[in-house]
Parts: sequence; C-alpha cells; structure tokens
Amino acid sequence: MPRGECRGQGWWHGKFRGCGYRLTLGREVILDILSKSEGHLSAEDIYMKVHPKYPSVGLTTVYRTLDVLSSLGMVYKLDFGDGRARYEFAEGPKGAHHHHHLVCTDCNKVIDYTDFIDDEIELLNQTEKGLSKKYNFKIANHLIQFYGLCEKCSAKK
Amino acid sequence: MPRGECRGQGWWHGKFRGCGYRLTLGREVILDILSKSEGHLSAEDIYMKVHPKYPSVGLTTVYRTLDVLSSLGMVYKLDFGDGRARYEFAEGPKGAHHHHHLVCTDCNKVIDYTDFIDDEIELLNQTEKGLSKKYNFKIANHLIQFYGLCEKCSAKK
DNA sequence: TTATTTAGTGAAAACCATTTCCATTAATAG
DNA sequence: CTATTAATGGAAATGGTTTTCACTAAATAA
Ligand SMILES: [Mn+2]
Ligand SMILES: [Mn+2]
Ligand SMILES: [Zn+2]
Ligand SMILES: [Zn+2]
Repeated sequence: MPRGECRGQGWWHGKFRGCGYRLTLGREVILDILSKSEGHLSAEDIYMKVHPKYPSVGLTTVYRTLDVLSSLGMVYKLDFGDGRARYEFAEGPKGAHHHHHLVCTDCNKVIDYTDFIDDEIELLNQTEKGLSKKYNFKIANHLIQFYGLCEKCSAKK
Repeated sequence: MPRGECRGQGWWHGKFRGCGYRLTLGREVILDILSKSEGHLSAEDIYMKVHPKYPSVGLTTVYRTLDVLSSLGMVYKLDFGDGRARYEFAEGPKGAHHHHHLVCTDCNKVIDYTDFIDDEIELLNQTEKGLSKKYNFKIANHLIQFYGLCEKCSAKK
C-alpha cells in the first residue's frame, strides 16, 4: 500500500500540490509502479500491473495520469516505433540515471546505455546553450536514440 | 512529369531495382515530392500534393511507399508528438544537409538546425563506435531532438 | 511481340491506441 | 461538516495506419 510509504516521503505530494494537482490514489499507484519498474512501459502495461490490486483505476486514468506526469517532467514519453507510447520514470529522490537508447529496427528491442553519456551530456549542454540563444528556444529536455540492428537480428541476416 | 527527368538521373531506378523493388509511377511521384519539399510532411500531406496531378495514386500507396523508402533509408520517419508520422527526404544526389530538430512542446513547431552539427556528428561517430562494439549493435542512424518552448510560446506564458 | 509471372495497387473495411463525453466520485478549502 | 470543483470510469468516438482482396501493370520469358 503505497499510501503510507510514499506520502511519507512527501516528495510527490508536494510536487503535485505545488503544481495545482491533487494527489489521488490512482496517480500515486501509477507513479509507484513507474518508479519501481525497469523497462519501458506502455499505458496498457501499467494498467495491467495496477489492475489486480486496484481494479478501481481505469485505463483512461492511466492515460490521463501519464499526461500529467509527462507535463510535470516526472516521466518521459518515448516512441520506439512499435505503435504505442512508452513511458519511463524520469528521476526521483533516489535518482535513476539519465540515459539514452539503442533501438533495434527489426525486433524493437531497446537497450538503455549509460556509458559514453558524460561526453554526450557535456556537448548537449553546450549545444543547448547555443541553440537557446540563436533560436530563442527554451530547451527542457532532449531525446537521443540510435537505430540499427541488435546482435541477434544482425546475426540472422 | 518526373518520368523523364528522374529516370534520367538513374539514381532512384537503380536504387530500387538493386533492392528488388519496382520503380512505379506512384513511388516516383512521391519520391519527387519529398525531394523537393522543405518541411516535415505527413502521409496525408503527401497524398494531398500528389492527388491533383495523379488522382490514381491512393493514400494506401503513399503509406506503403513511405514504408519502403524508410526501410531503404531514403526518407526518415519522425515523430514530433502530434499524433501522426512525419517524413523527410534523407539525402539525394544533390544531398540535403543532415540536421537535427528543436520541437516546441506547446505549439508543435519544429525547427531544423544545422549549426553545432559538426561537433555533434563527431561525438556521435565516436559514441556509435563505442556502442557498436560494446553491445554488438549495428547502428544505421540516429535521432536527436530537443524539446522545449519556441520563442512565441515562451513569450505568451 | 505476346504470354506468363508476380509485385504493386485502390477502395473499403478493419484495426487499435488514444481521446472525448458525461454522469458520478472524492480531494481540498473553509 | 459542507461546498466546490478536480478527477474518475466506462462507453463511445476518433483518426492515423494497416489489412484485405480483387485487380493492374512491371518485369521477364518465350
Ligand atoms: Mn530507457
Ligand atoms: Mn527536419
Ligand atoms: Zn533486434
Ligand atoms: Zn511553440
């Protein structure tokens, strides 16, 4: 029952209230699942995980909550080309590491990588600064994905 | 009538045949439009441009052709979060410049930028090399997008 | 050229992730 | 507690994309 644990941390409740949102049971549960999951979950994946324990939380609410969380910057909405949006927890108190993705165009496998990130981040920061200035564009975040064939798929060709 | 001009270049016909595809009128016309358009066109945008001159080319064929062109690496399929796929010509004989994108999360405006690209490309090449080795992943291309607020949208807040 | 093969096609229907609608519920302020 | 109104669930609608299938035409053989 995340009610106690999570409220206790105060983090989420504060964040929500601070932005004019109410922290409802559904939102709390969905956030809880996202924060504990590794993968890249679709709305339905999340619904499936939520439903057994909280059958009162509907799929519509999952979609709506994911929108809210995205706009708050608490989750990233990703597109790996398989026809449905995927979501991953952006960062919490304990902080999951920022990372980028390798996407197999054949089997849709996705690899998170955190190596090579430091140089990337540094370049990105500079680039962001330059772009912000030149285009008067307020950059909030970025998406970097490499597309190609995973080990398995390039073997079977 | 692209028939003459384009065939003349030989480029496309050769590319298609070399990959086991036939170069049909529909494909030729769609490719022609993509190669001459600046923006980020949706399947329907393309259909609208094709239809007046070639009413025999249906929307289904536009989708199918875009799939083929994507898989041949002749166009990039992009997602800017507005609920439909966008396509842009990858590179032709005359070579459009490779670029990345700034996407406004408020009004969906997309800015192509080609500055700062050189450093990015260099880093990307290194990163690709490292990732390929470490994950045994054959990288074919990459996607880099910055999300935030365009000048207009950050002003009206 | 003509005949044969088969990739490609258009139109309509199906698909299916996501959004909208609306009556109901429940979080918050006072 | 009561009043306010954000949030919700379920059903229906939406709409971009895919599938189906009978038909067409590009490549190839004869
Ligand atoms: Mn990831
Ligand atoms: Mn572009
Ligand atoms: Zn793969
Ligand atoms: Zn904007």
